[in-house]
Amino acid sequence: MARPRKPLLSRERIVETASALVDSEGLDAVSTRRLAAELGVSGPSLYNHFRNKDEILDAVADALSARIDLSMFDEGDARGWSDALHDWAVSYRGVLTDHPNVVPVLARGPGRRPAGLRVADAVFGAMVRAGWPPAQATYIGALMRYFITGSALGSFARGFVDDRDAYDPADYPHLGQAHLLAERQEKVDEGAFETGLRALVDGLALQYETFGEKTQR
Amino acid sequence: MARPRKPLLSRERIVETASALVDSEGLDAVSTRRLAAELGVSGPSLYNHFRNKDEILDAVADALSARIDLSMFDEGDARGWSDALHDWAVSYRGVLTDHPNVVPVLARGPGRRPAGLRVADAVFGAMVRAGWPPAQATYIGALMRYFITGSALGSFARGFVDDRDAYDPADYPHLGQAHLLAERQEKVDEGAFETGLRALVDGLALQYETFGEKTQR
DNA sequence: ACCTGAACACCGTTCAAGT
DNA sequence: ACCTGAACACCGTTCAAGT
Repeated sequence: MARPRKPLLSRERIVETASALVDSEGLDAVSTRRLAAELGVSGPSLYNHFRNKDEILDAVADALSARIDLSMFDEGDARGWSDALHDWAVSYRGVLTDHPNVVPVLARGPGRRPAGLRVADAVFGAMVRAGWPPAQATYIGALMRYFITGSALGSFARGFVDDRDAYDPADYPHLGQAHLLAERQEKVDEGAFETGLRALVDGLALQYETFGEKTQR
Repeated sequence: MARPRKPLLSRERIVETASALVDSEGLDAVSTRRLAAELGVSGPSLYNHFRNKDEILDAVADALSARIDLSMFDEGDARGWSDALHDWAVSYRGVLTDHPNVVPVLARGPGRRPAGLRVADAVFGAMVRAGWPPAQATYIGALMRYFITGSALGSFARGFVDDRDAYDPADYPHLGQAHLLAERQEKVDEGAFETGLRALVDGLALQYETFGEKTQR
């Protein structure tokens, strides 16, 4: 076949197919050969469009980042900084839990991914505008990301085995119900996320007040 | 050589060597052949001691979990639940940041790893004893793990590229200093962790009070 | 029981060759 | 410019063979 008159591939088509493959079969299923086969093409062809496999996965992750709602950080938005932070976190987590297999890639950080950088930029900018000192605003961006990606990555509930015998009461006196975690997974992870998010935002609000007092003296 | 009179390998020796290899060269460096070579043995030998590579990595992760301080959850300990939670988180994070390459394995959850289960058991037990309802105690164990593994996994600062030109002010108006994040990595990640941890614990304390009021009525 | 080499079915990536 | 097959240096895992 050699070179066709119309290109068979495009970065978009590769990213779309890779995304679908990660979602349906997991990160490990995305090999260059498998992905190429899915695209009706041979393995090395991908290297005409991406420098390497990591760049493909980065593009998949960035497409996800682009879907995180940032409108709550707009200047015109009436929400206070803490409500904005809360709503952003919910949107962020929603995107991740819809595509849990991509989370390990996203957890590597924004790197040079444009959408990832836009997210960091929006949060940092909004916190500074709300009166947080730059160092604290940086911390807030970081710690929110810790919590959100942590919650999407390590589904707490799925981390436990669905096997009563795995939890000998002599060894783990308080884990008698742990085998039920697996089936209640969604509920547990959602409850833990909401509880943690509220605690985080409330706790930050406390620090914000103290900091406000300090600067007034 | 075939079978030696004295076994060349043991689970302990394999786990120790694997741990050292992950720490020094990263998770990707641990292939069965490479690890076997490091042990002076051929690749398939490992399968006499572990069912597969994942079990080796699980053992490496569990050795780490075993080093997390849990003494603050002892019945005799005078700390309140929130101080205990705080101190445990600090110890947990310390173990992880000493061995950042293992974090992705640990983030998979306790599974059947004994030390991982002991950690979950201790936290849950202590929170219930402090008066938290079981459902909330489960949430607390989960959300703390989200935050701690999230912070160890995705070093926020290292996630940014150390290159001024990566942050065009037209695209990212607030990221003018982002290229400095890489060199300040430790400080930023530590500050974010401490800020977030305090917020989390303070926020939980607020919820604890409200819940206490409710049950008194 | 515990090690070996050979083998199977894979990887990511490079590169010369084709149009 | 964009695709191909062949090749290189790897993988994880199985298995018969050896003591």
